[in-house]
Amino acid sequence: MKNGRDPLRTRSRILAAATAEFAHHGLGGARVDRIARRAGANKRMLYYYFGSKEDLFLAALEQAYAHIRSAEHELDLEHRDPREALKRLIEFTWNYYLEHPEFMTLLATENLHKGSHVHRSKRVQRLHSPLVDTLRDILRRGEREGLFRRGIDPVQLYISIAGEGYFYLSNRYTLSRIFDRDLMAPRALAARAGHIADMVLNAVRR
Amino acid sequence: MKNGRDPLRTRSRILAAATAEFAHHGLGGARVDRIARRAGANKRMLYYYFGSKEDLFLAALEQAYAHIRSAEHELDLEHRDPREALKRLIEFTWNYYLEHPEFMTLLATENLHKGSHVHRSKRVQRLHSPLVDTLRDILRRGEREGLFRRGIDPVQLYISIAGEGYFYLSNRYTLSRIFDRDLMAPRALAARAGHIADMVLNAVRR
Amino acid sequence: MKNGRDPLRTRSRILAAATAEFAHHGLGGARVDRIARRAGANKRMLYYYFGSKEDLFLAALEQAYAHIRSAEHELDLEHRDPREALKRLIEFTWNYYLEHPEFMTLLATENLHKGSHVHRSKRVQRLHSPLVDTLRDILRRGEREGLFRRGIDPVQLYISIAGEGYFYLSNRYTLSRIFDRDLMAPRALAARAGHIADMVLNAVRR
Amino acid sequence: MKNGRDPLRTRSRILAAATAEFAHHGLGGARVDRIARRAGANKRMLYYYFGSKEDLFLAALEQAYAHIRSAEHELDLEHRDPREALKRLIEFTWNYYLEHPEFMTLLATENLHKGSHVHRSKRVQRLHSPLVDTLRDILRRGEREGLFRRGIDPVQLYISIAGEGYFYLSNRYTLSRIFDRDLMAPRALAARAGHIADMVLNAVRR
DNA sequence: GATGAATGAGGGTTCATTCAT
DNA sequence: GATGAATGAACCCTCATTCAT
Repeated sequence: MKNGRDPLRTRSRILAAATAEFAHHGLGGARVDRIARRAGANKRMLYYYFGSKEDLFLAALEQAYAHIRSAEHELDLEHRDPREALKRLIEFTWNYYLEHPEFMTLLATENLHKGSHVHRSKRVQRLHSPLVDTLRDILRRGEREGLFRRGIDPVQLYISIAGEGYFYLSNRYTLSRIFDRDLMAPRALAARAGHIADMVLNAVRR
Repeated sequence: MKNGRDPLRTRSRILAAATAEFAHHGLGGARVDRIARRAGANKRMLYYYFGSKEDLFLAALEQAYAHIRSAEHELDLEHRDPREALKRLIEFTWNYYLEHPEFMTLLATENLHKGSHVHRSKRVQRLHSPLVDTLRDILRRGEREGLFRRGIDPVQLYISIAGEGYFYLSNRYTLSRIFDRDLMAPRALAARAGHIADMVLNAVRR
Repeated sequence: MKNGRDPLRTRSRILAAATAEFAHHGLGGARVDRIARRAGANKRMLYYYFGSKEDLFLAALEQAYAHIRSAEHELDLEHRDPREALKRLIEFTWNYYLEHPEFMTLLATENLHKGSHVHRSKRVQRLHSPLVDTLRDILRRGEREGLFRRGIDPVQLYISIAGEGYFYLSNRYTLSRIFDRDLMAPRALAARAGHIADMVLNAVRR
Repeated sequence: MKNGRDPLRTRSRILAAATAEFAHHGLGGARVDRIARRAGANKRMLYYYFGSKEDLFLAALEQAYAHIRSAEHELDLEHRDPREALKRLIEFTWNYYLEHPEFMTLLATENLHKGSHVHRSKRVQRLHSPLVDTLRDILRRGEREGLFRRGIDPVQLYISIAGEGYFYLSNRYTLSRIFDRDLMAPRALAARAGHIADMVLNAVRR
């Protein structure tokens, strides 16, 4: 019966294969042939479903965003005390990057291309994180309770939390070489996780 | 008289052109023809001086590292009081990324390629930052003076300082889209600079 | 309707064109563009079917071997008297070289490359001539009938028969120059054919 | 003092390097850079002394011919008895090919190029072998003494003697593969030498 | 929906050769 | 006589994409 005749599965297999390929090789380095082969599909199908290599890249990126947004959504930060909620977000963010390196690669690739794909995506914009609202709320509650400093911008803070992990993980190859340390050793990873939590929680305290 | 007969200048023009091209297009997207044209040189010269496109990329990367290392060296942090020294480093790092976006792009590209070029570079290893020693000294002095918390790893701190700026700037295209803000507006840049200083200085205080 | 949509014919046209090109220009001198043009095919197809220029060369070589082996097979030497069989083989070999100069050129080219292509070909090995068995049988029967000398190695004899023609024909350009004779004149060719038969048949007689 | 300033030695070093390079890689595969490097000379010198790569090839070929002709000359076949003289020539020819594989390669290369270089060489023609005369004399003496058959053409015989060794040695890579024998093993070489002598001497006997 | 065959525009790289000193 | 730097024309190969079935 072969692979065919299940359009949805074919489409989704192509998308998964594309995500892996783009994550490993970037946009320019990705090979359409390889994606098709990995997906067990014909190359033509890729164009049938997605139009072009670039559109396929956008689809992969959109799916990646949707995935992290949905995971964040399940964190349920609204009903926890401010410090606990912040800590939870910090840990989640670190772990997400750690477990989804392909997400970082897609981001890096897209930004190397000056965001030209997300630029024309309406979906990415719609996914716009309600997390900022949640974070704003956490900060406000923390301020009120006298735990946090005043005047912290939730967007800036979110970028800081992400940046602490992203830079370490996405640039691990050059950093490992420069600092002559294996940044991915279990002990090193635990140390970084601890450092990030220390940094952010100390930084916001009053 | 044409371009020729000044080997050092020819070589350096090629390297400059390559840096620009790699920064704008990544490794895969860079075009050897374009580099040669921009350098006002013959395509063959590129191979004469650098051997291959990849070796040329490595040369550009090495030069970029040498440049930031040398700029850091001139900061003269050793003779300043701990808080002042730290602040100076934070500002320098932010400004360096801001003024040398090509450095970030080269880094991102190299890491997309799993550090395969720095991996075989002895020069990059030799450039290994004495900054870490300086930072360690700053932290120690701050501890002794009762200004800073104990137990902060200088490498982790350096990565934090860098990461705060790097993530914001290198991922500005996707972040601008997601948060629907122009992250490169002068006011936004100033705000980020302030935020980073606040974060780091607050994070290390006792 | 263009050329397309007959994969077998396309493949075989490419192989024929490649054989001609390699025969005329050697491996290094052969031009992929020219092969494609002669085959009335797109250059890309050559890689689609054969992988690389070198693999294409090997395919051409294998086909050439298959062809001579199959022609030898049809000689039906087993049921003839020893002298007649030997004479027939001598004539066949000379005529084959004469009529298939491309075979000699392919051989010379391959040996100039130290046999690196046949080295990795399993097919060539499988084609291993059953002719040697036939020749051994002819020699044995000739011995028994008191016609031939004892102790002649069929492989050595086969190489002698081939060498007598090959050297004359494959080196005809330099030989013609050195001896100041047109070695390809009909009369010269006939003389050589006669000489070879005389040589070999006299050499084996008792 | 470097290499320079001894024109004759420079020229001769280039020629030696070229012979080795052409012998190993053929005309198309030979690299001008490699020849210059091997000769310890500047690439420009090669053009200064020889004009072009092709002219250099011709010079190498001419030198190779001059060398074998001069070696043949020293055989002193004129004053030996016919059988002995013939045997001596057979052995010499085999050994010369065996010890000067580069000569065979140059020949093969030149013939692959349809003799276009010797074609315009006056020197090669002048080197025209007096060996043919010697061989004619040997045959005549052998006939008179009742040892040899009548009507053997010395040129044809010379080509036979050469061909018996040349085909075996120059095509040793493909032959080894086809017959699944190591044709260059000492024992195999000795066997071939014996076979050739047997063949030729038996072939000419009355 | 799905397939294998076909396309043409470059991609990086190499080459023999020549120029300026 | 000798050198390193420079040239431009190709060369092999690859790629995203589309056609015919």
